[in-house]
Amino acid sequence: MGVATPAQLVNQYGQKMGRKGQLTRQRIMSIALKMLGNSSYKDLTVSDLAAKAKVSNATFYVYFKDIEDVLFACVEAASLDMNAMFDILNETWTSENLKSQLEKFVDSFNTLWEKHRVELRIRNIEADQGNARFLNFRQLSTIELLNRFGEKLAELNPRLENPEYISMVIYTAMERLAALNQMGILGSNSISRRGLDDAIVELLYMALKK
Amino acid sequence: MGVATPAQLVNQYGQKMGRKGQLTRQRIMSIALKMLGNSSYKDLTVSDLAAKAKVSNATFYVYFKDIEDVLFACVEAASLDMNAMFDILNETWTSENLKSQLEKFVDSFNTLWEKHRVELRIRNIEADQGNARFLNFRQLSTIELLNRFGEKLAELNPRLENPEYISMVIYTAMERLAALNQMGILGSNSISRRGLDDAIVELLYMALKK
Amino acid sequence: MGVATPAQLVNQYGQKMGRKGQLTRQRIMSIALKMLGNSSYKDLTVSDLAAKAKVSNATFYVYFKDIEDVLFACVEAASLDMNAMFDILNETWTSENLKSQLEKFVDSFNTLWEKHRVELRIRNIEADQGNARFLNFRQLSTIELLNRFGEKLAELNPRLENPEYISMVIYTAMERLAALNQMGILGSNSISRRGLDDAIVELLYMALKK
Amino acid sequence: MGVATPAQLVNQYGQKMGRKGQLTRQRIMSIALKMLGNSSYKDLTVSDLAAKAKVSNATFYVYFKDIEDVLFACVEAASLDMNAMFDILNETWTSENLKSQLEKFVDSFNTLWEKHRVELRIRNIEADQGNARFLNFRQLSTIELLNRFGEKLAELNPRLENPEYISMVIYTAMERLAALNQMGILGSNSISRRGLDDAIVELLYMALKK
DNA sequence: GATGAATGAGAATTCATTCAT
DNA sequence: TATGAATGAATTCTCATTCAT
Repeated sequence: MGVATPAQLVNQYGQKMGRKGQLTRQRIMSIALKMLGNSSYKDLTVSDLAAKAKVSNATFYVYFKDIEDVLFACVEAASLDMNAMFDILNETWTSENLKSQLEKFVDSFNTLWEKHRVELRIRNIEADQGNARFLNFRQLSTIELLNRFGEKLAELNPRLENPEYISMVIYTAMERLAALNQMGILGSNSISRRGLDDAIVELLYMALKK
Repeated sequence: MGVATPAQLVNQYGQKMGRKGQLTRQRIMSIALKMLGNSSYKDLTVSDLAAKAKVSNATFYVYFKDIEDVLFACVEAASLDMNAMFDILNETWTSENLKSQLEKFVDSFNTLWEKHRVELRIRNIEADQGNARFLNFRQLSTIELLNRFGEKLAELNPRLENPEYISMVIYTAMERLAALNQMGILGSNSISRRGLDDAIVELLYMALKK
Repeated sequence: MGVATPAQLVNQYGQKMGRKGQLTRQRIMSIALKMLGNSSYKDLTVSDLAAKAKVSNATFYVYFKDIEDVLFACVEAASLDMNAMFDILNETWTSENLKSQLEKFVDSFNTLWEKHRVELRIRNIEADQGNARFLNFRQLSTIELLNRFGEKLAELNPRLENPEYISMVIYTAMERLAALNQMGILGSNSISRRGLDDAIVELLYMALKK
Repeated sequence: MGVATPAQLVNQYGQKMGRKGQLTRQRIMSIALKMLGNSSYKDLTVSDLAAKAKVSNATFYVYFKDIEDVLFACVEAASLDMNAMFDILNETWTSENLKSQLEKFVDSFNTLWEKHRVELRIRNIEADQGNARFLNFRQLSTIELLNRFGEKLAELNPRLENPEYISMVIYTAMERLAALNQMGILGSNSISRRGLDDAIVELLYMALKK
């Protein structure tokens, strides 16, 4: 379920990594995320990152092949967390708690996106630009959840004609709105996040209620 | 209505452009689009573009300030076409033709995106990364259409609680799916474009029917 | 006859080279040769060469792909001169002037090697290490002369059993001794250049005289 | 006679080497030779060699000062074998067995070169580029053999005017042809190794026969 | 209107080498 | 005996950009 982060045991030169090495690798990753939180993605250079992580350029290359490599490692790590969404879908949904479960689903999704906004933005930008590694990874990390979501819709309203497509449309909207939200775009014109979430819940509710 | 492309009459040196100059400028723009169709966005450099457009680097700077400048010019030009969406919203929608109008709306949107896939992808990537010029331009080119769409929904079902939010959710899904579609992502796992469009129409139909 | 240097008309970016550009290219080449005259081959770096030629690193890359590229250009240019050897072979050799013609042949060869010692050393080092471009070029520039030399031997002594092999053995010795001579190796132990040349002439004379 | 390889008993830190240490040192040397057999000489780096020899970079420095140091060790080891040439010269050469002895001499030389092609190529490349250590070593390992060969020629044909020069010319050709042969250069244009060896024997025979 | 020529600046990348363990 | 970890110091290479013609 979801995609696991492989334990990284050797560095770029094939050496086994000890405790110290793993810490350094980790430090580089978190500094990278911090840097991407502020400035644009294009500005992230190896020199800059290495400097901010207090290691030499050469050390960077001990642990990563290039900038993309760090980013992918971050994205991989973040993806683990997304598995929490499955738990909600596996709970019991009844016509009584339908609305609140839908709200919970939407809220949890938003929360997770907020937590990993940087990684998920990177993942999408790269995948959208055709980067195969990220594209493939996104595919893998999304498809299971999407399937499970579609099943849930079918189960809740058996008369729904094409639940798997409805699930994808809604999921797409949720993700895109989460992404836009982070960029401070939504807040601009009197559009509230709350209202959008309600609209999603509403659309689903209309589709599922009997 | 929409955003107009200002007729570019002077080059970077403030000189009035004659026929030949405008052709050169135009050629650079179309080569840029062609190049972006294939490879990733990051690979587009001034030197590369100039070479492919068969002009010297120096000539590039006669017509554009930098790469972003060409891209923006392309995006601006593409945006004019999107105005066609208004025409459909301005037609008369009745309960009789509701479904077919919805289908028409979704189809037209997809067609326009297909036509300007490169420009719109660029616009979104840049805006998503926080580029103010593109962000602002996207805002401007989207908001009017979004408002008009929201009004239409309110008009069709006056009991709809938050039509402007519904319109945004649906619009967001439409756009994102159009973008993903271009990347050949959707076709992969037995998910058909047709099915997604139907799902969008279905969601709207459920929300609007009395 | 021999291998011609193609007139280099465009730079690495495909631009036509004007007078000034060609001079710059030429300057880089001659500085490279000067530098190789002194220090070892491995020490020649782009930065170093560019600095000594009073151009920026970037300018180097306008005219050459890399260090090997300059070297090859130098080798190509030098090779033209070697064609003078043909003239001597095309003269009339008789039993009367045989010895003096042999001496002239050997002397001329040495003189040309002395003149282009740097380029020819580079050519051989690269070819010997398996560099295809130089290997191929050496093949091309040697084979014709070798053939002509073999013919001459056959013509002078028709009873000679394998003139083409004799010519190659002698040519090989001549070249190698020329190369060693430049390195100041021969002079060391009471071995004189003169003596070696005489020995070559002597060997040929013994093989050719009736 | 020849140059002996000093038994290397201590490592770079002056510590006496035990069995395990000697094996490691040996392994690094043989991997180095293997690597040089394939790719070009310039590509051999400490990191690469250490990785391929399955030791850490640091371990490399336990046994060698730098890459040149390994190479020299290899060259030294190979050189011992070359002493076999003396044995042939010390046999009795008569006018009856002259031709077959000459053939044996040439053949043995080729065989030895083939066996140590990598080391001898390295030795010559380094020496040719002016590396004093290798230059000096080559001088030492060659001069004795060269002298002995010259004496033999003088002994066989006392009227030969400059036997020591003839010996050097022939030796030079032999070595160079052996080197070229290894590079697969000779085989290319219908030139057979056999023919060249015959030519060398022939030249010597013509010079020695009464 | 167009372009040869040149370059400053900086980013990526690689290597040999050291040292504490 | 062996090696994780780290790095200083080059070096290559590329790009946007300018300017005189």
